[in-house]
Amino acid sequence: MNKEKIGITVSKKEDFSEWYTQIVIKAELADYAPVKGLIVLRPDGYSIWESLQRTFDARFARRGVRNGFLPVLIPESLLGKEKKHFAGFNPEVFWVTHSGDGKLGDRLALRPTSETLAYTMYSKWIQSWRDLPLKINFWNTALRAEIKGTKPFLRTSEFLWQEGHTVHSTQQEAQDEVSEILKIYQKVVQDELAIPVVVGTKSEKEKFVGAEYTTTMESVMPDGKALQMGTSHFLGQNFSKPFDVKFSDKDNVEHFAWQTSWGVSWRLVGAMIMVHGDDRGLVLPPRVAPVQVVIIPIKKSSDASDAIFAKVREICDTLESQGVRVQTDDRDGMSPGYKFNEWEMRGVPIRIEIGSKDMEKGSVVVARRHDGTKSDLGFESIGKIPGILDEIQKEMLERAARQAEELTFRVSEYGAFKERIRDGGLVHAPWCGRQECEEKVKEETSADVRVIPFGSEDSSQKCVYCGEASSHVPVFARGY
RNA sequence: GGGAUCGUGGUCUAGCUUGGUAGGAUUCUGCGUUUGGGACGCAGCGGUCGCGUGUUCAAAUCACGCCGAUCCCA
Repeated sequence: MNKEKIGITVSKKEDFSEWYTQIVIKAELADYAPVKGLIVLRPDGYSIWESLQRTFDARFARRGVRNGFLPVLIPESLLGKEKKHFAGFNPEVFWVTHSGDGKLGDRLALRPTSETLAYTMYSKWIQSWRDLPLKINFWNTALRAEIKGTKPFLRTSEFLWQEGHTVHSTQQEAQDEVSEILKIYQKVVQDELAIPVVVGTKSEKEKFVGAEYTTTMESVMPDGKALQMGTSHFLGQNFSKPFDVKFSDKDNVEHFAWQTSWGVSWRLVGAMIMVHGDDRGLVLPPRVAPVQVVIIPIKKSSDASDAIFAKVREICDTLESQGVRVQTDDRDGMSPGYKFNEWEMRGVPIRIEIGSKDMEKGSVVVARRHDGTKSDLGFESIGKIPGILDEIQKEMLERAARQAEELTFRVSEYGAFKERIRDGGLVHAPWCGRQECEEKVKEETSADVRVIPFGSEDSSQKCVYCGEASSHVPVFARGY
């Protein structure tokens, strides 16, 4: 048996891109669809997304956000109402031009994002300050034509996401919303996916088209590239004016409303795969793992295997009663080794092995996916499993934070900067704040200003490109 | 945007140069033996050779177009 043929055939270190694709396909998270740029989510992949959905929904709800649903088609006339916004998205918009054989009068866009549609509706629904704040979140997909090579979860022409759209009577309240949502994003990504992020604002060049400013969270992937993990935009009145989102205030004067929009996508799933996976396959953080514990009975024909199965049943019941997502693998005709490898490929955080040796000792073998360790756990201590899952979750975040730290650098001199960017990683470097320098850097190194971290104002240094006084120390990196 | 490579049962692949019976491994199904890190025997199932057009008596093989994937350069 050639084990290389069955599992992941390349190492994460040697060929990161191929490694990533193999994990996605072989761990059965997703598969390529018959149309370029599109993928199909399989149950394990969708389950992770559902888990994130549940967590986000609970947190959004605490801020008074409710869910709604918007259609997928947007008439061109609406999409074009905010000029900059339209210009920004136009190159990647899919257009519906026909129904049957008949040509449509107005082209319809498959939504690249829903601001224009949502705010058309909002202007109908909002009249008074009493209607505000209005906070609706939409779980849907967005479509943006991706010409480049498809990467499941990272570069696809249709992606699952949520887009929140809120309307406020004051600028301050809207800005608070923007920052509170970003905090939720950061918390969920760290707590659920065990991925550390850098939060801050986008540069003028990189901000959402149509926004006053964009706040963002960025993470560094093990190949040294940065990945945008989520954004929260302050739209000011840029949309409320063209879309006529107005309200009468307490003094009966009509005002344009202040708006926000924010979103995270299934890119988060891609980040999770990249950050935690290893050469054996996927490594899932327990909190989002579809199966948290797999029990593998190891029987011998000579054994009293009835006793083993009774024990397995008992352990299973105990774990289920504690809310652990547990599955027993009692498939016949497969060696334990085969099963071990298969469940490791799928990333299940804990494997419990139980055979005749364990029955004699009165314990089970607990194998932890994230660090590969095995230890015995007495039958009477099965109740500790939820605690172990928490521990694993915590260790995964710590390890990811160490990884990120190793890929984070500070430089101030351009020669060193170019070298550093070439080798990959997040590079903190002083910047004068001028778009001209940002563009030059992009041109010469292909690195973007990924995020200007909160609190990174610094006028004491010199711009890494032009040498004039710095305004901030942003994070530069090549990105996905 | 420019260039290159590739597409053969579910998966990996041989065959293509020189046109003529699609071959292997693995997976899968059944039966039996097995089971502590990718077990074994026997018997089976599974392929319009990515799609289309053309050349030909004959196309997986040659030509052209399209679709899809991968890599490199801008």
